[in-house]
Amino acid sequence: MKEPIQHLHDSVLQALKTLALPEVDVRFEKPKDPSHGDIATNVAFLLAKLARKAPRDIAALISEKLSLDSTIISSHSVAGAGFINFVFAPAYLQEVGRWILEKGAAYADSQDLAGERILLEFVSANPSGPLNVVSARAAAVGDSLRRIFEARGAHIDSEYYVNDSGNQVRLLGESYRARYETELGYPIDVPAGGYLGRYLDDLAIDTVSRERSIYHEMSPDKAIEKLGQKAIEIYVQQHRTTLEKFRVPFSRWFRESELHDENASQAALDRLEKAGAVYQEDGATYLRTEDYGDNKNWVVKTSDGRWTYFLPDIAYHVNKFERGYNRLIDILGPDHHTFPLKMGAAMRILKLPADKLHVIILQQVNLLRDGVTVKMSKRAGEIVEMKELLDEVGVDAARFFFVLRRTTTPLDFDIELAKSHSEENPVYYVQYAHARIASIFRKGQLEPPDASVSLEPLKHTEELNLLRRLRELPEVIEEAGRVMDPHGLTTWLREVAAQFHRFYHHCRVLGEQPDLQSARLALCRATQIALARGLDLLGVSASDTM
RNA sequence: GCGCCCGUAGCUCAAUUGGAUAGAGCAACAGCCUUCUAAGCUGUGGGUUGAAGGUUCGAGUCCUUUCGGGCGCACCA
Repeated sequence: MKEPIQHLHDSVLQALKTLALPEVDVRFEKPKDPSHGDIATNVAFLLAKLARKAPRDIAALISEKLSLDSTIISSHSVAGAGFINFVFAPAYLQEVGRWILEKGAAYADSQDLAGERILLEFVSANPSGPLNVVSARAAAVGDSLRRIFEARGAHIDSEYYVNDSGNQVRLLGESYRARYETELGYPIDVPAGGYLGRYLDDLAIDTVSRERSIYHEMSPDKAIEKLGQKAIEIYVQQHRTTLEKFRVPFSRWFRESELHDENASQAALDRLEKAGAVYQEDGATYLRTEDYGDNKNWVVKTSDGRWTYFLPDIAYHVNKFERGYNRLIDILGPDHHTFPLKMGAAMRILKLPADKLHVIILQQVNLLRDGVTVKMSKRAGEIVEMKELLDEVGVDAARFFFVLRRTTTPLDFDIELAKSHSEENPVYYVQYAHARIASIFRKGQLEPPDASVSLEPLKHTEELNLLRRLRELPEVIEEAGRVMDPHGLTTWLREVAAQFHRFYHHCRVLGEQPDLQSARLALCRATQIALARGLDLLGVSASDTM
């Protein structure tokens, strides 16, 4: 397909040459105000100083010398203080439509990240209870990013790190055993700091009815270990089921215990020591992350000889690099904001490419119901579990809402709004546009057109504006990957939907002259493809009826 | 006290590496269904981008200070 930016770039450089102006880094951007055109360049501003002339005069000179392909650019002009604005030719926009029909859903895909091997880690919630809504946001963002990177040609794996060893597993086993023994009729208190959730009660009841007293007959230590592992397996399975329902599959569920089997944490510690980056203080072992840009040093081994979570984490990230990934992305909750600095420091100490580790700190989720904050209290019986949230609002609405804001911004999730089938709900607004298109084909009893249809009759402003929007998807995907945030897709989807609804009201499809009807049907089909693809990148379905 | 994030219309939010007159939706008001789904469309009003400096031809965007809000500050994970 014709590439306007490349064409414009070449033309401007040629004009600079003709005018004996110095070559500069010519950039193009989309003007904020559509009345300024489709593409603009600020090249005159860059040259103003060098050429000692007013930007506007330089722009006029360049503009005059431009030789442009009229099937791509229909007009150009100098505006403002020195911008040169360009307007796409209808022929080019029609070509965009034809391109979409020819390529189908993959029209916006690229290979610009071909060769990249990315490991994306997200959710990684401790398997000590059900998934909550913060994990749900991480799941939506992470899986959308996975789809986006795939569309750009990268090889990307998603991974869930299962914390199946260490203190909290022991504590989980103890809490579980206490419930179990109590249920059996030998009351034991849950240990201090233990897990109190009701879900553990249910688990204990279930265990008694299925396995009777077998854990009672073991030694307490053995029972604690067995029950701890059992609880973890149950929760891991539960998380997997919930996430699959959320359309979030993982390439791998990586167990922390795998690292311990290979003695990876000790190996990492040895390497850190060898690098001269650790020291002892008050019996504890510290890592000198401060020397590598962090603002404090962190303990990797406590004075009673246990590793802190930081050390296995380091070993885990070493392991990721060793598996051949050249880019790591971690999505973590807001309470982990110290992680990027300290893990970055650890990677640098180990001479690993710290700049290839990208950490997304996802801000919190405020759950609302009709504008009122839902207390995150399990006792109150309010929704806090991801599973319940999905049951109440549905997968489509949940996935869309969780990526509606930038990852750096706290997210208000209004349950009633997500459920409402009203004009306020952006999910339905977008899905409605898709369904309306399907309805046109149903009503006309027509098969969707293919790329052989002539789009030349498309001249109406609303038709061309719709094609302009469809053209943007590759850039939107590229941008989402670059900033590692899917939220830009939601903005684009809403704009495409809005433009389609506008087109729908201004331009009739069925019953027009045959050539125009065919062209408009083709435009509808292209829009449908684009909407479905955009939604699919967010894991949201596009149905033919509402 | 230290660290991270945020502050844009009454409300919820956009604004791509700094670009032109800061845009949508909701809410308010006025219109559009015998014609492809009104879950839609058209129009009107609404702003000192928290504040003050600085850099720049140009700042919502970058820097400094400051005010306000959220979260986190363990030899827990």
